[in-house]
Amino acid sequence: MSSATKTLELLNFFSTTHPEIGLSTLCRLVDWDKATTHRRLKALVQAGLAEQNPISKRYRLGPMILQLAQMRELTVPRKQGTLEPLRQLAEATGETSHVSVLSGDKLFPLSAIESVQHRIRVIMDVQTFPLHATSSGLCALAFGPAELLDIAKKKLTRFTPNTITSADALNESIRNTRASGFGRAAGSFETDVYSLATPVFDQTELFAGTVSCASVATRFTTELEHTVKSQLIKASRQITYNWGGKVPEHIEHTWAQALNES
Amino acid sequence: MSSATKTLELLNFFSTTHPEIGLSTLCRLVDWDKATTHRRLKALVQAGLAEQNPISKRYRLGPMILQLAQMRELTVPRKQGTLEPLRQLAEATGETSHVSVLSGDKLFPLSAIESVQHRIRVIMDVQTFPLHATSSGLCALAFGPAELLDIAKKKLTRFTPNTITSADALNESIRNTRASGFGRAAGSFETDVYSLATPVFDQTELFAGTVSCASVATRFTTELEHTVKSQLIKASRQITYNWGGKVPEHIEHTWAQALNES
DNA sequence: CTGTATGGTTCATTATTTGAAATAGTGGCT
DNA sequence: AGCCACTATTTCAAATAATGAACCATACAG
Repeated sequence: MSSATKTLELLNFFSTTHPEIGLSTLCRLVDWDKATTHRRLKALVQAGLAEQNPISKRYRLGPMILQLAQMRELTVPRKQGTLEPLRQLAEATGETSHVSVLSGDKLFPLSAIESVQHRIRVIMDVQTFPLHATSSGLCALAFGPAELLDIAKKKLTRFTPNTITSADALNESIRNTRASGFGRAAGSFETDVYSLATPVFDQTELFAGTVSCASVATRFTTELEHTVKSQLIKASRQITYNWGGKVPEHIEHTWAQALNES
Repeated sequence: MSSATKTLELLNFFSTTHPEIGLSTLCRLVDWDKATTHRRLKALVQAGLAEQNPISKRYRLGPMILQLAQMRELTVPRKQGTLEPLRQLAEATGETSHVSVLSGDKLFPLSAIESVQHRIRVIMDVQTFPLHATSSGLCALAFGPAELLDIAKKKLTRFTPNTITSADALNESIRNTRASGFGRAAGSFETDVYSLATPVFDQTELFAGTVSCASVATRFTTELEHTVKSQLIKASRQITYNWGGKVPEHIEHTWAQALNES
């Protein structure tokens, strides 16, 4: 593991519960030597990815991050194109909805909308979506690059009693996802949280991310499921369009079948 | 210079003119060995700060940047509190307006609004504001931490015939800035661009950034100057308030004097 | 089929990073 | 004042990572 990679790990410790972190605290959190941690923090500060509160002497995320974010959206527009479809999805279903993007072998949350407050925000409680335990993850495994499956099988972490932890069960889930065009997770990441997801594509015509909709077990009737599915398809098409892509024919086909059956 | 610092330099090469950069091209741009560049890119990709277009094989900024940006605004709210004051400033003056934040020894652009299109955007043409050549920079030197001055004096880069390049002239400019409460640059960064800036403070009661307003020489009458000054003061107070701070008494005092004189 | 691009990997050599210890300064608390 | 916890910085031998020339594979044009 490169020294740069280790340095960048520091960024993940800053959160709403820990907006500013002092040197000693950070040392304990990452379990590095004081001198090492300080040297690495200095590197982040120099790059503007972190900064030091001049009063409290504690560290926090830096302003360069905003520059880079602006540039990312300018050069690889993603977020903007999800907002309206996501709003419509949440409105029509009344449930919490997410969009995630695939980068390398990780599924990053991009934008989310809470059913209650109807305000777009990014979920912070998960760094990336586990591929084997979420509906979005199953979509990525089913429609994304083949090498994802090997990576996912290497760490089948158990989150709940319902989490898939065997390679066979995972294969079966992926088969179902491919057959129906929907990723499905029933309490496999968080207990009592049911979710459905559909794939999203970009201008390369390849799998680029997912849109998903989550509900709780008690609300999740067959009626709601039907609504969610048809709305997910709509959102998937819209976001794919906004990202300059086109939903592949065979997926449109499986969706049409899935909706007719139910 | 640490290996992490060098790795993070790569991020600055991505821009609207170079949204995606291939390995060979990047090697030429940074003048590193191909293997070295590739390893460093891998580190960025692993952290999610960069990603690889699966088709073109070229690299671009990654989605983790958006996560971090969201977290930065959640934990260190800055941008949000500038938008409305900035809009009012641009409206009242009809000129291009900026807000910058100080982080370490650098002045980062945070938000900007064009006089013409009246849409908030972040300026990309400068990485950071040169301290000796911009009105915002002079504000930082006059009202910010003392050690900035030593750093600024070490690189008095000339941008135009009007750029301050001697330590004495810089001291004089800083004296003027302190006396009036306004940073002033007359074509010292870009020819024919006149700008004024005022300091902004945060909850630590320390200098946190600047708000500035730029015009062209031909439009820059004493009348406009008076409007800009009074509007800058207003914007300064508002943004300072939104950042949880308070404008120090002595600065309010110098502003009052400066406005009476003119 | 050869020349020249591209992206990516290998491995012995070289240079950097690491971390424990020591030192100093700071701010809060009793 | 003294004490404590914290940040910050330096030292230097040992551990570790970075380096880059050479190499492989692929794609494409003449």
